[in-house]
Amino acid sequence: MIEEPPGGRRAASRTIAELCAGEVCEVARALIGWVVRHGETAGVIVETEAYHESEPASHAHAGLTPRTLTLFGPPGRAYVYRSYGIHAMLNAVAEPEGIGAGVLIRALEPSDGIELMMLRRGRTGIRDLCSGPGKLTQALGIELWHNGGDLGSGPVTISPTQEPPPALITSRRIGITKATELPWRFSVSGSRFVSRGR
DNA sequence: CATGGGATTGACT
DNA sequence: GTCAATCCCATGC
Repeated sequence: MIEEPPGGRRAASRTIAELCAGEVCEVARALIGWVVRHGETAGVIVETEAYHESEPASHAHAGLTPRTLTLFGPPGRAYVYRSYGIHAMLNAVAEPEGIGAGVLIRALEPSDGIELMMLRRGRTGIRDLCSGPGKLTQALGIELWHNGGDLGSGPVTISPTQEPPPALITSRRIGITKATELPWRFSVSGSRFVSRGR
């Protein structure tokens, strides 16, 4: 686990499409502090993971298939897939078109529409609303049909904030069995809203 | 066409 | 700590 002070990343001044065109780990780091919104519900990203076609944990490692079509498409779109037959997972497609890469949004600090999120989640604890990739999609009402949508124009959007980038922790990705050694997980140092590790 | 495996969560021991 | 739920899709015959 590596901890680093804030300031190393450029302030929020790019569109989501411009940001996502970059190298996937840089995108994953830069997305911390941006806001995911769907309708009246929104939250600040506090945890991400990078996935790239060059390593076997990525869906894109299998190459261009019906499932990975979005991942190989233009950057700045939503890649949404079903996990364990139950949960929807939200990714931001990264790197130029033709390269399969994406950033998994793993946790949010809830900001707007908290009552609706509690309703959708069936629980009242703020910390339990968006502290996991399956939890946040349920809280924001993000479903499979959002796959391929433009994250700049909605219905699901990711947009920058004025806040300075927070201190980051870099660690290994969670819940995978391949390429577990890569330090491609990024989270806000000290945040109470990150998902629980294994 | 049949099979098997998850980028997880919540309930339970 | 253990474990089941449940469905999309990649793979292989």
